[in-house]
Amino acid sequence: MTQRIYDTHAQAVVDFVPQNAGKVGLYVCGPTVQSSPHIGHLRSTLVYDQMRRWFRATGHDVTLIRNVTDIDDKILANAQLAAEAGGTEQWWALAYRVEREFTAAYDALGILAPTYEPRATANIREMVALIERLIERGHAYQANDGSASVYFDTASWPEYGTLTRQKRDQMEDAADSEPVGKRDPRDFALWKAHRGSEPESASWPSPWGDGRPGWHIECSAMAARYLGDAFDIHGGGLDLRFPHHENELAQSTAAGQAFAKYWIHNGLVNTGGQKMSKSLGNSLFAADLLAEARPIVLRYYLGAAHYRSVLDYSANSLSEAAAAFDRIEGFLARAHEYIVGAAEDTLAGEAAAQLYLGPLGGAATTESLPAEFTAAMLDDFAIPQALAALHEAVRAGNTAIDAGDGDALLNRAIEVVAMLDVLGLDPRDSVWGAASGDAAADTALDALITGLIEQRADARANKDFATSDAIRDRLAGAGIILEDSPNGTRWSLI
RNA sequence: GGUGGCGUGGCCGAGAGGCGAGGCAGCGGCCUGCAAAGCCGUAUACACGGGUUCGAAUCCCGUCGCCACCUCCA
Repeated sequence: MTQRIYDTHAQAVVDFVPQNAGKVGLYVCGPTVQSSPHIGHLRSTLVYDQMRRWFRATGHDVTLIRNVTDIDDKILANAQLAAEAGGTEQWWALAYRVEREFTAAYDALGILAPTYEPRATANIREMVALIERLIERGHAYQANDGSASVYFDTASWPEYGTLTRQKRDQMEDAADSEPVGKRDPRDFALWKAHRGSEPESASWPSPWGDGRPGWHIECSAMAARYLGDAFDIHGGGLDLRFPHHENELAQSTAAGQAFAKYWIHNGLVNTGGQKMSKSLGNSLFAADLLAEARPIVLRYYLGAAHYRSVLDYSANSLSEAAAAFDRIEGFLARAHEYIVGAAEDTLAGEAAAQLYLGPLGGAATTESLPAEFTAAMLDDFAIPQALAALHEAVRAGNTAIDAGDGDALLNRAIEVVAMLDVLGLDPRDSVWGAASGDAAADTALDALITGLIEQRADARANKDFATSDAIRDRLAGAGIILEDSPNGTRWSLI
């Protein structure tokens, strides 16, 4: 069984063959840390986390590099705006503060830290070396206005435009592309000359004079530094295909590097059928979403659609995702109760329960996964079909509980736990934290509720249903749900 | 002007020539003292018009509508 992936360069689903068997080198464009993370950033990062976890489950050693672009026009502009409004935050402080917001949002969603997270400002030397090589090879030139700026010479690179299938002579000139020492408006900056209006701290020396890197060069330099001149997969949001990825590809290949073998682009997030943008005022920020739904539900929601499709967020998206996810959690709770209960009879059973019902912490392998799930994931990470396999296992597991078939239940529970592990969605995993985080309070609450459950059981035994229902209603009013089963009554918070 | 994509049931969301993925909501039933949860059952779905085919949501042609990118974007 080979992994299939959709390569946006080839525009086709192709066999994924890593350049080194058993290893995957994955470079993902991380954020430009100019303002707070929004739902689109979360989705994009989550998509590559899902792929990374799947590669791990299939026995690959994954090196995931996700950069932080911490020097850029927008960062300087935002810091300048803040300064004009009376703020004192330096551009580098702004970038770092925003970077920490991103990290916090990623952590909240259970996104694994990348293998390394290089910052653009720590790789200036590599960028300068790359630019020098491009000049040597005749694919870049210093601005003809005498400034320190250096541009990529698009006319010198016949392959320019192949990633997005655009012909250079049919590209629109940028509306704002006042050629500042450019030979052609389509040429793009590799190095931007320092301007007096910009802080000295945003300037680095170079053979052409002081300045700072252009937008695209950092990814070319960092990908090569950490993954090598040739690596497996380059990923990022669909909106980055052009110009960012087209320019990265041009720079790196014109410099003589093989660069990425496969290109992956994730779909964007719309709200109400519209593109999200600041000017429309419909941005969905990570912090707001995380306040509205449990992080694991947000992860389920953002990860449930196919990574290449547009995800359209609407007001009840999260509550629907919560309902779907509750079903999975409910099964885990019932399965755990049943297996632990049954395990009291046999030591082997107890061992099995311990072994299979705890969270796996990323250790799941394909051996524990249903064939449908594996087949779906191998087919270009078809998570919607994989989730169908998950729900089917939940359904079959519930049936086994109803039928009192412990063996069948255990088999299904093993599958469910493994699938949740691969998807990063096991609610019992420590990354999601305890329900309240206060063990003493939890114990006290459990003691109180257990007492009330016993009172209710006595009332029910005496057929005093007015009393039993009053107890249930009171608990419900406090956000506590009771569920009766043949083995007793279980409580849970809403 | 160029490039790419989308239109599937009340909603979300897969599929890409032949048994109607899955979830949410709804309806009927089982279970329950009643519930909840769970299980079982339940749908004249594929934008429109032609065409190809034994067979089309799927392929082809056309039409309509929507979206993205074309040097700020995840």
